[in-house]
Amino acid sequence: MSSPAKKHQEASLSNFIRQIVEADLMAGKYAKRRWKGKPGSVLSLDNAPPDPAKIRTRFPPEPNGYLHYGHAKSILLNFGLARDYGGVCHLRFDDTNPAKEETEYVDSIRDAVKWLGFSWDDPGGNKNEYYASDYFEYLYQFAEELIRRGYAYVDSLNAEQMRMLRGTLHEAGKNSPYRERSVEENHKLFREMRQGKFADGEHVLRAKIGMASPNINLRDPAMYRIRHAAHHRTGENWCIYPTYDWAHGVSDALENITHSICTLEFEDHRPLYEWFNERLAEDWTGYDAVRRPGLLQRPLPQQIEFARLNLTYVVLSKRKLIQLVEEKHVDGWDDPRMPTLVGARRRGFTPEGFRLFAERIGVSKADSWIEFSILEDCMREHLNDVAPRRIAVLDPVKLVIDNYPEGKEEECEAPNHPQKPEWAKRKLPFSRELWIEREDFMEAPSKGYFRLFPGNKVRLRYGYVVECAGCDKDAGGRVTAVHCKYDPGTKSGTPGAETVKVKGNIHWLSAKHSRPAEVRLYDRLFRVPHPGAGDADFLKELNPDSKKVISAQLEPALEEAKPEEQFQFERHGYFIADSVDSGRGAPKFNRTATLRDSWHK
RNA sequence: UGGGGAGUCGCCAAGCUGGUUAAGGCAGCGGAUUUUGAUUCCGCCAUACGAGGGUUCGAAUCCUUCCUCCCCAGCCA
Repeated sequence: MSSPAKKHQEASLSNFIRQIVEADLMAGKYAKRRWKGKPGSVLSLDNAPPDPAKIRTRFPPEPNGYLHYGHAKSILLNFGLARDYGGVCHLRFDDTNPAKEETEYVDSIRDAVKWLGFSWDDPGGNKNEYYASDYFEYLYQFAEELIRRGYAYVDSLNAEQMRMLRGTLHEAGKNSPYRERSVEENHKLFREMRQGKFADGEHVLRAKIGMASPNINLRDPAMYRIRHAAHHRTGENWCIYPTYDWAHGVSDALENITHSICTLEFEDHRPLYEWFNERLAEDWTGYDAVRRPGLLQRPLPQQIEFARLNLTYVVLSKRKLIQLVEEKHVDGWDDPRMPTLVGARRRGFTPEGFRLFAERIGVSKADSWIEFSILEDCMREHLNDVAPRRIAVLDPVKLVIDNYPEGKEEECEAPNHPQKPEWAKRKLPFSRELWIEREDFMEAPSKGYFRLFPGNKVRLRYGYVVECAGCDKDAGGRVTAVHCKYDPGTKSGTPGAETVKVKGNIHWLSAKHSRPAEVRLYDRLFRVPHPGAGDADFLKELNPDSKKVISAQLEPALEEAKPEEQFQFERHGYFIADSVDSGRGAPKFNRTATLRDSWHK
């Protein structure tokens, strides 16, 4: 790699999170942490060896839906940081709400992370796949400890009453009448909550912080709510479930997470994140004068927030994605037009492309909108390098070579990649009647057009130079066939082939040898850069032409394409054999992206 | 109007412990190569860092006032 290129690559890698990590590493901030091979409180760490991971990050999805482009940014960030700094990234399912989570999503999330090229196994053999629900017992015990220390209480207000007392953005809240219950009573009620003695919503465990805090998240936030519901992993074992704020920081601490990276909307929660962990980590001397040690290992994990991904012409909000699927505006979660990772995969987007994308867009705290074309460009860049070239005629019209003998056939040779001669060539049959693109002929050419029009010469790519003689039309004036004469001395690869210079160069397929196949042409799902912005109904901004199903003509070699095999159809773009609908020997193709086109636009 | 954040080229984004001409990418514009109007390559592309004051020999970087945008009042995450 040349030095300027290398230099800019290094520079582009710099971001504020990497700076924090590097500073922490330099200072040896986390060097003394112990790790016994699995998550746990400080009590089980006494004889544990030092943590071999220099840093620990985590990707913490809630298993309540499919991952999308935005999650890809987070995955690349968290796993990338761990990879680059000698650390480990955990896959943690944030499953604290039994009503919304399902095992089906757990599997799909695992697949997506693997597909992007990451593993959560560490060199020491630990799997590092964790669940917030694994910590329910810890969380319960810790909550009892906070009650003991006077930091939590059971409130018996209902949700409505709690909201009334919470105050507003401008006014302080008021204390609940239950705020001063005794430690004993809190313990008793909390245990009874766990035992299932109460109905949903009857009580809630709250942190005792302060109803006058200017930060609303600190106004005695809920830690536990009663939910008589089956959990996808713990089944009926629990009827009280911890909230995100209570569970998340504790989970991070138990897992030795050093850098807990989340999105900007959690900035307001950071004081709470730190409050819980700090309370748990500090030593405490009770009324019995017995000094009890902190429960969490220091240094505590630090939460760092970055701006979530916004992409033009794309919606990423879960609510909107669900609506698109449920109201059948798309063909399911894995519709190639969906911004889900399963959709991306079916579309032909690649992990390498996403990696390029993540590098290119960077990480910062500025709310920004990335142009969708950047994502497409990244996919093109990777695909250009790895996709073999093939010929497909998407909108076929006949080209008849009037002076080519009827019944004659010969072979032409086409390279599988123009910049990679080592990929060799393949044979392309040639005959008198060919398919060419309808748009490669114009009876009355527009300015600058240099393809087929009467009197003009073009090269049939990898074949002969032909001169256009005219066309046949039906009663409606539609062109039914184009006629031409070929020059026998101009066959590609033969001596003298270059004597006739032409500007136009079009692809073609022998009509007798090609096969029709279904090809889906996908385009952006929305017609506007910011769907749903302002008062707009995002559904009214759907692009009616986001999917076109056509019957195209394909070259023979394409018949053997296996599901998920990717190609560049020359002069058109990148296509992938559909993983769901392709039959044996009968692939159907999805267009991943077009080629750049400096002529049409 | 409370609290928390953010504003550097059309889109991203370095730089922000003050120091010659403000990285880089994408887009755009020129040109070269090219049997993909693709790719590749070369060149151009912010006297300017939301605005105004101030400190300083010197500020995108420090201070100050103001403006704009985003987030927060779930027993969601």
